[in-house]
Amino acid sequence: MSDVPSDSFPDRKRGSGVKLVYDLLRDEILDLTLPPGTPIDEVQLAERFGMSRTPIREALVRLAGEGLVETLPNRSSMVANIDVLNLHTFFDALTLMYRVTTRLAAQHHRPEDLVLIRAHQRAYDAAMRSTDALGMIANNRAFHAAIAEAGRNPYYLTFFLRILDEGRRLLRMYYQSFEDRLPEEFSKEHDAIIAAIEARDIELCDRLARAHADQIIGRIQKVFTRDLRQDIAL
Amino acid sequence: MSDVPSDSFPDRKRGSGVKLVYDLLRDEILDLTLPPGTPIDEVQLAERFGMSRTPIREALVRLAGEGLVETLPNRSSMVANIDVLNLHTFFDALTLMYRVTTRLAAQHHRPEDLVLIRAHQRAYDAAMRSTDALGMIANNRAFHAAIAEAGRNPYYLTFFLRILDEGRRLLRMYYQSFEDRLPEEFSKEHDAIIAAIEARDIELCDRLARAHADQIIGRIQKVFTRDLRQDIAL
DNA sequence: GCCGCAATTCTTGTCGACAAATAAAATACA
DNA sequence: TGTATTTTATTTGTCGACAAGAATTGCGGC
Repeated sequence: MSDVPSDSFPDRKRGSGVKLVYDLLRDEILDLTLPPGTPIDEVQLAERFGMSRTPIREALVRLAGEGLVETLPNRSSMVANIDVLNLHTFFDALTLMYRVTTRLAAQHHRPEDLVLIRAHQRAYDAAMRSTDALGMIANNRAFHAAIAEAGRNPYYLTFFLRILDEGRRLLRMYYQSFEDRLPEEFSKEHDAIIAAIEARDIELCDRLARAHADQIIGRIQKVFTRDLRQDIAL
Repeated sequence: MSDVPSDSFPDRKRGSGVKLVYDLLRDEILDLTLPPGTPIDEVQLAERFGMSRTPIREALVRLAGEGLVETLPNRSSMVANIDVLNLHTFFDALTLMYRVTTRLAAQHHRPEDLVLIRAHQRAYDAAMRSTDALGMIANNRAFHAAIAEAGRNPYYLTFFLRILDEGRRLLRMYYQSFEDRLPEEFSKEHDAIIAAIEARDIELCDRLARAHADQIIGRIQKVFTRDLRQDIAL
């Protein structure tokens, strides 16, 4: 409340308010700036963004539609919780989508797709070298999203993006637990996947995607079981 | 405009307006009562439901989030079109979800799940015998949704429901083209799937689900290619 | 008669305000 | 002192109104 909120977002164009709030809130949720369970007050947001409650509300409705915000009738909404007990169902879906999108990319990719995919992988690698966890997460998502785009199935793409975003929160937790120091395996696996896509080797893509998923899932699970054991031990 | 719209929806409880509009609009879109491309006027809907534009707007935002309504900035929204050119990607996703959910149902189902699944299949069969196309579509959806629920993966369930709803519009077209006279194969295939789930035979479930998908897809494709040929011929 | 520009109408995006529903606080009572 | 009840306060759901932008109509020029 110390700064002047209305000056932070000067005269925006008509129709841009919702997108502004939506994008920012979404990022803050996925980066854990707003941890799960954080209550969301509409008036507070309205003051912060210097606009009426109406566009805020619309942004919240959209976020609720994506499952990032949970809303109880007549009561304050809050940032959606991460269902730790059902994590295995998430991992199952993640693995399947890794495999399917990578297979399809091997089948349907065009040369310009590979340029994009490689660019994201380079950015990922650079972020890794400078231990920039947020950059790694963003570029990892962009990398796999680009692969899914190359597969040219909008249904898989939409679903995969949703899974990846949900995973962004888990990855953030994972990286936090390692204090942003990270293994290099992921980057090498990315390179192998790119090569397999370029070679149009569908079966190899499948195996690599599955291994990549196993790699990530195994590490994340270790974090959560460790946390769980600590909770029980005390 | 002949009846009295404000009397059709008498004093509803606070918070029920959005759901009312959302459910009804959704049904009308999926049943093709509102064909793809139909423009949606907010004031008109507000008058029809006897409420302000605010809840209408929220319902539209949610429908847009599900891809059932397309909205252009500062311009009237409209019922989403069906992308006939990318139908094969839809069929691909549908087949995969049929297989995955049926496999998972074989693994994780409990006795009470089968009761529900059987009930929906009986209702489907009854609707078929009385050539009630809308009833068939609704119960077909409920049947497969119940299988997905028995698989106990909320991510697959959400995605599958979305695919099934998108398919509801295609099925409606299909049934319309056959003037609501329908083949009995679907019902028999449903019975076989139930038996395989109960026997917990994962591989059989996979084969049956794939065959079921092929069956439906083949028939729908025939309708669309036939329409296409007519368009070209004239 | 046709095309380009201006005025108007029409629809959406945003606003401020009010009322219902719930949560919190204060009070009364055993 | 603890509990039930009333009162207050906070927060959401809905409303009517206004303004910006787009579509349409009307007008004038060629």
